[in-house]
Amino acid sequence: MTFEPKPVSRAREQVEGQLREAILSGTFKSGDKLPSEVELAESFSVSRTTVREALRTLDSSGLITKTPGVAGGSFVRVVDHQSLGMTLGESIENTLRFGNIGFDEVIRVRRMLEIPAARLAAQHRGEEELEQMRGFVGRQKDTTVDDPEVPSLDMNLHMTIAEASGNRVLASFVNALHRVIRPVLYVDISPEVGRHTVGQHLAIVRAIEKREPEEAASAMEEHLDYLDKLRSVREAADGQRPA
Amino acid sequence: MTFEPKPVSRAREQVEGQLREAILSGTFKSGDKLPSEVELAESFSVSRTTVREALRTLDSSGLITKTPGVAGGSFVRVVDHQSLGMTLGESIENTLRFGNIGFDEVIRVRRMLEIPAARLAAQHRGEEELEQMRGFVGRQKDTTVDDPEVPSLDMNLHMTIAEASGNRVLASFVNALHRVIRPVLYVDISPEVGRHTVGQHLAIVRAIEKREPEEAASAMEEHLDYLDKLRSVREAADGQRPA
DNA sequence: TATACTTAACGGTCGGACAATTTCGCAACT
DNA sequence: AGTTGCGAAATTGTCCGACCGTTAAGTATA
Repeated sequence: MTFEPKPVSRAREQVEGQLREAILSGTFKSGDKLPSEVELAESFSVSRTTVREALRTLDSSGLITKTPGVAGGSFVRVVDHQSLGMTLGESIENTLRFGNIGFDEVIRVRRMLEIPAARLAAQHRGEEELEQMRGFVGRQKDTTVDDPEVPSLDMNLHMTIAEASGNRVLASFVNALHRVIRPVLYVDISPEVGRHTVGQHLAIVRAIEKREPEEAASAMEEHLDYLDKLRSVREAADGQRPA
Repeated sequence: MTFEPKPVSRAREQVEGQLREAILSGTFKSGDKLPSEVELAESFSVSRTTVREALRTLDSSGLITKTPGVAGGSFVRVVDHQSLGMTLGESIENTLRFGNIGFDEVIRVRRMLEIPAARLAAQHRGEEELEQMRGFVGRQKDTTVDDPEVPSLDMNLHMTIAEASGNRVLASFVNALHRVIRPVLYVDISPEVGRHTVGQHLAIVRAIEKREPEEAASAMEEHLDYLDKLRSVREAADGQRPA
């Protein structure tokens, strides 16, 4: 029998653990206000400093938010799939910037998720989401390629499609991936590329509108193929003429 | 021109931001030791309390680790795809436990990732990874269904396959999903289910061994189909006889 | 009515102190 | 020589008490 190691428990960790458990188990519900720092310090019989460190961790983990002022305090954050996407995106971004992961690996996973997402969107889409997609494509058609809005329009469209799939984990993942894709992909696009992109977006949305899953999937695949080709061409060019 | 809002910057955030940037930009490399809290406090001209809060956030974000003692301090953590999977898993687990996301949504995303992962593994696998897979399946064959090692053996096999895909983002995602799948899926499995599972695992590994991508993918699909069916049957039973 | 001022509650920051933990060197003992 | 025990030093962990900054709400004032 290998003797259990003894991970000693610092006070901060215990407070943090109990609060985290209380939040996750529903003792404190979404939007609820936790007791003030002094109250928590008293009930745990620790100093306010320790409580603050625990709360800081929970805040950083996205479980609570803290606001100053008389009506302020620590509030249980609504943990929906949107915020999940944000958190995931940050982590991925860190790992990417650390240089341990290549951008191409992100791209490949993107294909695995967004193509099924388009398929599912064609099956589960609601009228409201379809309306949003039409709006994004329409506005994209009216903007020029140097419009600063272009990246977020494109991302919004892809995000809406993922949302329309009805699978929120999928939507979160796509969201997270786009968070790291966006700054890289949209630099120096020509008007011709812009037209192509809009056309492909249009094809995807139309297929989703008609509720044709396979058509939507292949339209999305074609779109991603095009983007990948663009990227590899540009990377080759960057290789020849480095900064 | 809409006037820029004014998100005031607390001292803690500035310290945190500067340190985060310094770490991500490579000023402090993996494993490096950051200056001690007092030194940081002096160079930033803030109190040690503020520095500590910033460090706590970085620690919680997984960028650094802190150890007490004379040789202790804050060290830049190695951010590989393994730790990425851990971090992602935690976030997903939070969202799941919060009740905003259904387990079935996780399962569906799992299919989108693990089936391509098997396909890629058949193409990119190395001998070492293959050996690991054989080891896991072999040990699984020898254990009884009530062996506490069963869940981790299964998870290890799936993880190794994902790793062998050569795509570390993919591996991280699969890792994260398994972190939430494991506690749910492996309860009360019959000996017959155990045999079925081992057989399917064997089929997957054999296809990967032969470098047959499509065979590996369909074997994985069949395996996941089987698990899904099991789960739906059990859920129906639980519905009839609730706890 | 609308504006300016005061108040109160709460988190944010500060400074200093002490405790806990870990490493290292040195001495003592076997 | 090797082990054990002890003390010093460095660093994080915790505590305390005070004050600052922010905010909401109430109150007085024009």
